[in-house]
Amino acid sequence: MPDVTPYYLSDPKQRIVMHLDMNAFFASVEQAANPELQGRPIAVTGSGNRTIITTASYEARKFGVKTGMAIWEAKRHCPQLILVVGDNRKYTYTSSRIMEMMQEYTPEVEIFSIDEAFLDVTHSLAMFGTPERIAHLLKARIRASFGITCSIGIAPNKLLAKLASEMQKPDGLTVIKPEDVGRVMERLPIQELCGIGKKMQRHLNMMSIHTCGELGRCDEARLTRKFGIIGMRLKQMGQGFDDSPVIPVGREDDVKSVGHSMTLEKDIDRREDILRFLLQLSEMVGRRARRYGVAGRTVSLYVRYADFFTSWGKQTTLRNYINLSNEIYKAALSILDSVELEQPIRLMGVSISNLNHQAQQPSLFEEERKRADVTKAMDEVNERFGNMSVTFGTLLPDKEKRGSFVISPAWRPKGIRNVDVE
DNA sequence: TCTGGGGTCCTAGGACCC
DNA sequence: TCTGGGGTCCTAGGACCC
Repeated sequence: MPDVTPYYLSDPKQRIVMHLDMNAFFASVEQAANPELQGRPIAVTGSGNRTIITTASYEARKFGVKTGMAIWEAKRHCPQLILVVGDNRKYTYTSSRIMEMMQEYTPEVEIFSIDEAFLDVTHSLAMFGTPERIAHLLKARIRASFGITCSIGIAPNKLLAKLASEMQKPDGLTVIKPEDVGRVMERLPIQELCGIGKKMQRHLNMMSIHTCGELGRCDEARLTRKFGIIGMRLKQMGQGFDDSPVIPVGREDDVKSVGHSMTLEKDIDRREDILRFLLQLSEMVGRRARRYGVAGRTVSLYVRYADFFTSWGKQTTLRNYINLSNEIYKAALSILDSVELEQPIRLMGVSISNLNHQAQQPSLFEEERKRADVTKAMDEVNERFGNMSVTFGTLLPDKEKRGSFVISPAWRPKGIRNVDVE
């Protein structure tokens, strides 16, 4: 009698994890919204003259256009490339709808980025049948509702599900069954695994480890000597083992830091300009922190010089938790003034960390309370009328020519990590 | 006309305390 | 006078992800 038990029911402890990756998400959304862009090489960029390619359509990828390329470089690969300045709200909206759709199949949906999610569908099979059926339903609904495709991987854990979703693009569906794991990993190049980047690949290659099979068989002590605590984890990854849970919406860890950085349209070296820029960044960070009721004790300043390659970051930790723009500015300025600037500034970033998530109560001291009230009123006006409609006087002249905003796939559709300005 | 912006985690070394 | 080891907090920097 042949064993007819489906792979996903053969072991009661077996999880069934799905990874869903929207194909060329930003570019696909733009193509779906504008028929003239369909079937053509397009790329979504930020605004401004120093922006980069955020997402290239598959038609553009054929020419070698890649995420992160400078515009001129992308144009060199593909002269007929159509550039589209990205519109966050469109992507955030679409992403949120899709994430909601996924939650109809399981409450265990982890939002990994604006265009990726993990689903633990182990307990959804009684209702929906097989994991493949859930995948087909999702793909069909996403295509019908938004005119875009996604690739889905199904596997016993997150590491393998993510790997599987990468295997067929665009519009793929790949299943890695538990009994196939060994065969799949044997010849798989280590750099295909999420978590092994360029440097780690180089280190492992120098140890004559090129495939996951080799990594999984490597002596654990050898890996631990070289890489410390993650040596153990590396071996497990090579074996395709991963017990990290799918962390559903609402049960994520608290955010650890909040920051903004911006490349300027033109390098600046006048102190007046630098301070105005610093205040702008502090205001952006402060406002986001206040909106989400967090305050931080550590303020960090990051500066990249005109030559692009030289940069530094410094931080300072205060006695109190702060989230007022002025206080963030003051701390950032004290860092700036502890440094002798060597070149004009290309990029600056401000962030707060060491966060306290119990929203800071307004101070009992009259003066501070008043300042907090003014801040709150400003925030409310800004919420209603858009970013920077009311702000510190010194910022006004710069309102029109701020740095180049680049939309980032790492943004979350909801919550504090959503950097949307409205 | 060069090359974005949002994060997380880990390590090393120093200061300081018991 | 000399010896020590553990712990925490902090800064700096690097690797990695989308």
